[in-house]
Amino acid sequence: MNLPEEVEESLRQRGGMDAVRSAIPERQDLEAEARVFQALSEPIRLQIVHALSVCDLCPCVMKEIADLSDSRLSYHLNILEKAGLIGSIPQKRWRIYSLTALGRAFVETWKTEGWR
Amino acid sequence: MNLPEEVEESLRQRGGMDAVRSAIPERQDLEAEARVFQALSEPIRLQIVHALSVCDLCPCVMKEIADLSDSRLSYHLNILEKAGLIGSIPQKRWRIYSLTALGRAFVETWKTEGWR
DNA sequence: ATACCATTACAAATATTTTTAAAACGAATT
DNA sequence: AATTCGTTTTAAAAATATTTGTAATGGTAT
Repeated sequence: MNLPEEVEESLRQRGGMDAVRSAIPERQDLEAEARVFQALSEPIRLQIVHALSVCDLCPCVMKEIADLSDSRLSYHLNILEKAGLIGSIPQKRWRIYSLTALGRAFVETWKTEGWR
Repeated sequence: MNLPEEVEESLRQRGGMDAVRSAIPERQDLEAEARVFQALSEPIRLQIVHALSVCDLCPCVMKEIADLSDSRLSYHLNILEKAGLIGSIPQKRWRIYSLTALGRAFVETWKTEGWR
């Protein structure tokens, strides 16, 4: 392979292609990582996560706040739940959603790091 | 609105719906946040970011490592660049990609926090 | 000119999101 | 114990968006 000297140089210093290869996680781990980011890749779902960072909520409240149809909200809640960012328990007629430890970690991190 | 006592109670304690509303970032900020996560939502792009965390690289190296066609790689590089996670400069015949501060922050964070 | 490295264009293939309608389910009412 | 009401989920098709593959294009060095 043919590549610029600068790259060749620093690549060698850090252990070559093998070093790069071993810095890349396993396929399965990459997919798990991607799934979490995918869940956070929609403004609507970020709204939900931010809202839940204040207080556990039932869909009816989120619906009001985010101005969504029931089924649309439910669809997005489901995606967040499958990704392990939120959890829920039934409570009488309602269902109460809350952040998981993972979900909370995300909110904290981006609040403190201000990624952007 | 009608909601379970528990939620009503803790919601009131934290400042009610208004507190929730003000915890949700502006539309524009949500979109920017979402764009970053969206960029990280594909295993291929995570591979690229991980690779670049070792060393600045030209597409020809990444292509080799990730086993991608030129155009496919280019497509994904472009998405990462637009999201502000990577940057690039032309170098002779090549182009050299590197992580931005934002990109680096992500790699660091998930290496140390081990989100999953 | 030609070869090399990479990007762009555009249509096809996939995947995600939205909408609409129907169903599930617990609680209250008859 | 059936019916109805309120809350949420599910199903399925339609609308959108993303990703891929193929071919064409753009620069730069030889």
